[in-house]
Amino acid sequence: MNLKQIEKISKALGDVNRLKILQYMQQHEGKVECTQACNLLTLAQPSISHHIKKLVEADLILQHKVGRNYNYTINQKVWDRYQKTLAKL
Amino acid sequence: MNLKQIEKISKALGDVNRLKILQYMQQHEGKVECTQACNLLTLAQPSISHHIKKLVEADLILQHKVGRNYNYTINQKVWDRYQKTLAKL
DNA sequence: AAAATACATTGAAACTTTTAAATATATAAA
DNA sequence: TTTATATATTTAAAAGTTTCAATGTATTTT
Repeated sequence: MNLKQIEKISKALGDVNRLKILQYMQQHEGKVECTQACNLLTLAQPSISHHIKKLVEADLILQHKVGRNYNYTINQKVWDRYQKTLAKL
Repeated sequence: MNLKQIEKISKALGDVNRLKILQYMQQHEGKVECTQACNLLTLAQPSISHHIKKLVEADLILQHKVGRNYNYTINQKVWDRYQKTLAKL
């Protein structure tokens, strides 16, 4: 993983709201739905959508459409690689 | 380590210039001087100073004055705790 | 004591991020 | 097929970040 990827992921982690979403996911089998995140964070729905998008763009979480819902799951491979790359920085 | 601290450190890591400074430090016994960083990054001196300050404020590096120079060293304790906290997020 | 060196701080312009209101789209339920 | 639900996108304002020129300060050298 190169420095530009590390930068992008670190930026995605640089917001408490996004950290809370990730934390919620880790406590719920790596999954979350947007509505759950809306309850978790006192933010308007478009803001949640924006934060989730940042996590998706950083490749930290993956998006799956299920009916009219979206499910998001942690991209464990990228998450692990990020941590390993940091450890060896 | 709480989410606010994780946020602050992640933000500090969310910039390629600061990552390069840290990388340089890791490759040089955890140390760097400002002038070395100036050669490493094609940025003006006040910009380097700004980036180093962000790393100091995140408690990722420590500042020691030695004569008219400053030496910066990685705060290994915080660096390790950050990584451990992320792993258990 | 004057000049040089190493770094910090201030101030301002350019750019990016965060937030939410308004709107759009896709799917499910009635 | 109309209505409700779940989420995304657009737009715009407010706040934060990055960069550098100019300047300041402390220390060392001459």
